[in-house]
Amino acid sequence: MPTIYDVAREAGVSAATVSRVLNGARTVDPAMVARVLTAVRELGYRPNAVARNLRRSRTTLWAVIISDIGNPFFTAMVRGIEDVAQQEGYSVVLCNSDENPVKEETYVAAALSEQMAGVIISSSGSVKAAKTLIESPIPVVAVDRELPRGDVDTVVVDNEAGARTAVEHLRAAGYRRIACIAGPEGVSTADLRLRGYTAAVSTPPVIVRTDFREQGGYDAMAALLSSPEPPDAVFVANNLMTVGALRCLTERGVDVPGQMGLVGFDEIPWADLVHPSPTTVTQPTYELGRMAARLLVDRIATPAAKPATIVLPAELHPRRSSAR
Amino acid sequence: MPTIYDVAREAGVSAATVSRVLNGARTVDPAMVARVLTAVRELGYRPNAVARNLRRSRTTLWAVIISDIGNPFFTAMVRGIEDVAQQEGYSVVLCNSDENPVKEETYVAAALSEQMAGVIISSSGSVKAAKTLIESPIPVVAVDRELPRGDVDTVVVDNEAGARTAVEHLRAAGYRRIACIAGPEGVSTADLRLRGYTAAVSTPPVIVRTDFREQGGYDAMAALLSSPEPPDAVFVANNLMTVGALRCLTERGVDVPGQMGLVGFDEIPWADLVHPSPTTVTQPTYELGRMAARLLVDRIATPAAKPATIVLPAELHPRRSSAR
DNA sequence: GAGGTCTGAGCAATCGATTTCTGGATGAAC
DNA sequence: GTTCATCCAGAAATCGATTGCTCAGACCTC
Repeated sequence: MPTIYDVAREAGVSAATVSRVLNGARTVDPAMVARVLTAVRELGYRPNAVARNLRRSRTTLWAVIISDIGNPFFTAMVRGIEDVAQQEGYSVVLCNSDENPVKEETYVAAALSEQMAGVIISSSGSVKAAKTLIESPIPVVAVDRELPRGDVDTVVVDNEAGARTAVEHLRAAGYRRIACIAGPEGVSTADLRLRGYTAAVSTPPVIVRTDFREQGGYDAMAALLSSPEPPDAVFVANNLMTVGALRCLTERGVDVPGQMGLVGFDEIPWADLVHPSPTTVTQPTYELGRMAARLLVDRIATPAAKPATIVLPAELHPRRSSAR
Repeated sequence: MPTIYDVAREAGVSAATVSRVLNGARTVDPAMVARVLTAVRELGYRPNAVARNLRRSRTTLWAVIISDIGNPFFTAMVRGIEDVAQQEGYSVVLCNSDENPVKEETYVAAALSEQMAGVIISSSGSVKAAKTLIESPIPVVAVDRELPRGDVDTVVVDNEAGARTAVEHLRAAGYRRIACIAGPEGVSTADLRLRGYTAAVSTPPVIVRTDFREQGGYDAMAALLSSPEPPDAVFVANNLMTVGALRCLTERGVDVPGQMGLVGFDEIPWADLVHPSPTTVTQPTYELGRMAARLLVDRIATPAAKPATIVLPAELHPRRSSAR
């Protein structure tokens, strides 16, 4: 790969001049500009971004740390982030922590070592990763899930209100014994949705905590069905668990919504084609990502500003699964 | 952020020694090792990866360029790549080209500038991006889709055979006028699946070319339905288009599989819950990614070796949509 | 005890860009 | 004709790590 010195030699100028030409300084003679550009083209020169980053001590990469790349919720959010990043001249490095605190810590360490321009994180709950980030000079935005004990820019939906709406919807439809399949403790979305459920339910709460995955939802549903007094409806705290719960109900021939009502948090791709189609509380996913990216851009521009928290609304989409 | 010189001063040694301690050289006195490590801990020192990369002129990043981050097929593949990368000490930078050749070219340029250790690409058909990659010294692996005119390591499934199997399955079920909803020209998977269809169909082929997206599948299906002599079955060349086609059929009240048989290429998440559940030709997605990553590891180790092509089988999963 | 080997630490060069500083050439002003 | 400002290009320092080379001192061998 040719370097800036090769270009300089070819064009008969100094490396400094080449640099100035390529970075758009106007203090260069047009004739030289032409010679440099010709040399660049002829040699197929491509600036070494690593050297540039070292000298400038900043990069144009954002680390986006999410907890499950297989979850369409996150990929939709990433799209929102990417679109802003692209437009602002940043590239996005997607890091998949798999809900694993150790992986999350590794990615945070890498983002710092690589001098990334910023981090957008949907925390899987690692306090250590959060602490490292907060103590570092790197701009951070929390999205979807709050950063444990972190006073940073944050974009979330109103999880508690969304969960309350879901439960109230089930009650209005006539369901009485409403259970909750909840997410892992320490993850803010899981805890807040559970709180919303608890606040809205009229009978003693029935809660199964599991892990936000499809299999977890399946197992939780199975446990609820085989309990001595099964519920007549269930509020499921995320999309993948909702799919798992539905699969369990389908396999066991439980009539939804007749025998069992169901509302899930998060949208499910092609929910309208799924049978029975699930009522969901949906988030403005793309917008969540877009907002987070905007906050990061602002934070990079003015690092000292006071952290902002943006709360977006979640909306109920009634479908078959709760229509008794 | 402290540098290696701060650590050296704190520990009373030279920067070279600090570097050797941190990189595991065994030619350092244990007492000094201890002093250095203490200093590292006290200062919270974190090596600057940018400087290291410049000096070593290599990084530990892989660029993975895919064409649609919203397509579960790709995210499953990325998981396979990531697992190998993690294990081999690389990080994955995910780049979403959105089937847009210009974006694809931008990402390829960035990968080269950033001196990435390697590229795994599922080409959206840009000849220019392919040319740039091939002429560069960077190790490249093509996955899922062949690189246009590129003699590089490649991992694909047998798209032609998979398509033939799908059509033969429909014929065996008694369907006679079998149409094809195909992907964009110039994308290898689209072209090969179309060729498989053409080879296996007994009546004159009926082909609608569209763009591998859900809306494209919907529109293509609508066009087929309103043609003077609609088909009685359709082979759809990818998962998102299959969902679109199904949605169209459901909306218009077309009975599947009664009035219209359907087989789609690629798996669809929770296909068994979708109504009517689609027969699909599925690929070993995770394995595809894993293999590609393995090839990249080998290619980085021995750049001069002859490029390999791995072809994995695609398998038919019969479900409701083709069971007349 | 002299000469030779071995160990381990520091000096300094290096990666490839950016950017400050310096100085030569030119032109304007008096 | 001299002085001074202006403009532009090059020389050289710099970013923070790695690594080849050198050399001091410890240790061995005969």
